[in-house]
Amino acid sequence: MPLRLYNTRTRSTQSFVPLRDDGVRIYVCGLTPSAQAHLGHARSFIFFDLLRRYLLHRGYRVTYVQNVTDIDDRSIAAAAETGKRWDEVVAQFYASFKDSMKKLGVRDPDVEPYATRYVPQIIETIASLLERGHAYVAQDGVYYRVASFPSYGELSHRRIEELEAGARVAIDEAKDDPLDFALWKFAKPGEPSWPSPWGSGRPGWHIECSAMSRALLDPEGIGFDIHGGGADLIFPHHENEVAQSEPLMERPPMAQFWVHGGLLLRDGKKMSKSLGNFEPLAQVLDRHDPQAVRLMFLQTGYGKVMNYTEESLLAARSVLERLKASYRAAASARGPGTGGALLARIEAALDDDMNTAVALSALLDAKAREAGVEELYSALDLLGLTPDVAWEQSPIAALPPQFLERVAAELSVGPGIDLDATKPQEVLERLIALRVQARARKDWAESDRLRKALAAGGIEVHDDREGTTWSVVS
RNA sequence: GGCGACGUAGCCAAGUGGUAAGGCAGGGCUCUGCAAAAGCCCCAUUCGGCAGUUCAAAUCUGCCCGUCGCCUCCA
Repeated sequence: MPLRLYNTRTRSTQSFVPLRDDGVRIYVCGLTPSAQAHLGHARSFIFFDLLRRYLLHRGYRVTYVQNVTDIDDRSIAAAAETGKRWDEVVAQFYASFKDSMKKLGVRDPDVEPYATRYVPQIIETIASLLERGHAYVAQDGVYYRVASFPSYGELSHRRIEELEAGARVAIDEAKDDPLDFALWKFAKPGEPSWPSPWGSGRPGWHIECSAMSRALLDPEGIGFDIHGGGADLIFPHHENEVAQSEPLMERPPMAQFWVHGGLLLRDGKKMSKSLGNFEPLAQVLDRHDPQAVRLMFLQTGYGKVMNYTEESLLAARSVLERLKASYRAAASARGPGTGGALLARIEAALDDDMNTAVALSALLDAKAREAGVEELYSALDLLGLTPDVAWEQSPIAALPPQFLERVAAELSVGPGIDLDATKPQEVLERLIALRVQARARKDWAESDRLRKALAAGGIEVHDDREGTTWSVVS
């Protein structure tokens, strides 16, 4: 069965077939690091990470490009506010963003091009547009002439006349038409700038994506497979990209599929940098398990508007615990497995326009654990919820820092263990063994003392019918 | 004003013509030295409202109500 994806441009779900034989090419509009990233960014990039994982899972080679808009009005403004250089501001916010992505299981893009490193390609693109009559030089910059591109509005399904009629398009004296947009902005005194044939300045917001996607994914000018981003980018950003790119192509369209992630609302209201009603992503990830955050997003269709509250975050944590319990059960059961039935269910769900909610329900099915650890692992990994040592609670690498010190502090008299000369994992195993013995002889005082000591070291002990297990307290 | 999305149990959410997935919360049972968890079971005669099409509708059509988004920086 083919993967079916919703295409914004056609407003329909279509079968995905790569344009070229040598793999799938994806361009996703990345971050403008002029402020802290928020959960809405996380939702979007988690989805495109998932799409990429699934294409790889299906055996495609995938080239995934995600740009970094490192120069724009806001990074200049942020620099002015903080007294730092604009590129320092960008570096700082981007590093924090990358750190959050890593925690969320979002893998690094294959290429992360910075706008300012592609200025020659950008200038070349603008020059071509000028040559072909799609652009003009004005007093304060170079502008794209929207009227020169007849299919303008096709992606976002807007008509030029309607846009013209909209009272909210700012009137700018320098432009020939209110709909025209900047390709190149001449620098005002003190602003960072790059030389160009028309005057020193900086790229307009949209042009970098046209120049960089062409340079990195489509040198032939026949388009690439998937262009992604948040739904708020459909207009004007992606519409403008199309207008810039397609007149210069051998064979439009720019992208076979335009895939957009639904926006995330916080307590019923849109989050955005300009509204400022968001909590920084890094802060959310300090309070909540990043895997629970990822899981929360998997419960809702990627393209839908989604509202989140503190409660939904907490509910996701419970779901994660269930998954872990299921995984543990599978790990200890060593059953024959179901021979791929679980993965097949998940693949079928993802084939249906990446229906993660249904995929997840397969994983939460009581029968899921019968699939066996290996298949369960693959399924979880496919969704980016890769089980780590803490899921299995056996291996040792997950022992909290200062485990030994804390246990030693609690256990003032060592019960036949040399805490100083022993590895943490050996101490742990030893203490667990001692406690099992204590329980066997119904020495509840000793048993509880050991439980308490282990708890101090960050280890929670569970006794059940099968015996004693432990887990790292997160 | 133009364009669009959504409205399914207390909450989140899948399903888009064939008779309501899944999760959270809640309730019951089993297990249990403690502590904690786990397992099993129950939990919408009904899908914002009203008409209509159909043998059959949460799913299609029309109208109405409500919430949100885009049209300006935005993932």
